[in-house]
Amino acid sequence: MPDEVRQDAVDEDDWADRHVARWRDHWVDVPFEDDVEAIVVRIGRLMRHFRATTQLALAEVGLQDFEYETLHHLMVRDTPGHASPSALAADLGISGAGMTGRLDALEKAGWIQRRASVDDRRRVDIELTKAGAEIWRRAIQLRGKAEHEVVHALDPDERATLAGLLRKMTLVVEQGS
Amino acid sequence: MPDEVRQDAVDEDDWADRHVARWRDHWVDVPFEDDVEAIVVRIGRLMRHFRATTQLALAEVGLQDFEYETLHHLMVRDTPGHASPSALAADLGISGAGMTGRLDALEKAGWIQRRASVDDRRRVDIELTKAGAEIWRRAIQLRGKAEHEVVHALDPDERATLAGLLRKMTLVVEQGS
DNA sequence: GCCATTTAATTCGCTGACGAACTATTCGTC
DNA sequence: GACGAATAGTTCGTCAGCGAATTAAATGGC
Repeated sequence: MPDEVRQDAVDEDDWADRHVARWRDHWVDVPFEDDVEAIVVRIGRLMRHFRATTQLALAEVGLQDFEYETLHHLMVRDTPGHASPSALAADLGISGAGMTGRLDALEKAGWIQRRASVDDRRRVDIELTKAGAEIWRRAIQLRGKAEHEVVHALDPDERATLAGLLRKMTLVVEQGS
Repeated sequence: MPDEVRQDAVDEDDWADRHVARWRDHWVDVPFEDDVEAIVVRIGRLMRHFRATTQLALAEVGLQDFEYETLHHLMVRDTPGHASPSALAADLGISGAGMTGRLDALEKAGWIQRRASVDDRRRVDIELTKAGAEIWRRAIQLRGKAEHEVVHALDPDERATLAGLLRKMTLVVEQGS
């Protein structure tokens, strides 16, 4: 087997492989499934990469991480561009206090607007402004590029397979509630 | 097709599927590859779940998230139980200042010890204590259970396939440096 | 119809992390 | 072998997020 042609065929080790090997050498006594560990570690590393590239993209359009994340969740829900603070906080997985802080920042920047509800005056409706929608759109396009680059390491068939396998796991996560 | 038997065969939609469908309905004008988006979103959701369950596990052994993460990286490197603050900070992807803060907390708790290097007196060696190793071991066992549960939604063949597909992507990430 | 309970959002004090400035030590070169 | 640049770690001021307490409004008994 010639050495220069193996490129794609063999696929050298990644960080996770080295991690698992290291672990097995040093920590034999800790119970440990290497295939599970390798998968979880890879997911973690990919996520870390996505976070990092997202942040680069955001810096380019002049948006902080938490601002983008909030705008994004606001757009992506079933009532795009509208939500109550508490519902949005639940989506984002942050506390109510944190939500108030984010909304303060976003409102000051002009990306969203708080609007008092008329029928229930405890409630507040968050509304994305035009400027907010615009900057979100620019951010998401940049972000998409980085994701495309990584995921297109796989061909369409492989992507479909991966998506299916991941779905099996997310379903477990979502049903175990 | 009887309704109770379809269980595994059909595999209902997960959050990512609904997300993609919603997106296509509402935001046709935003350029968008659904297979990429679904994969990235699922990875994000899995990661989120792992983080949440890890935190539950840590609460049980009485360790904070950042404490565990630091101990873990300290154990998992090629010199297990030993590192310099800056090397560890790089592994963890946090700042030097943040590292100092974490080490202060860990040292006060008795999980690690700072040890001044003799040959280069700028350097500090971080050393895991016995107590630190012990609590890390307990934490990692609990954490492993939650990961096992999710990943074992797949059979061994599927796990191998998944690991391979993920590796293709992590390699892109790691090489693009 | 009034009072206790629940619900929505905000304020407050604290904490972990960051970037920038700082201190101490070593390296490099002249 | 001395002085400027580089390197390791810490200190300092700031910020986002959290949990707990707070304010305000709606709901549910009786």
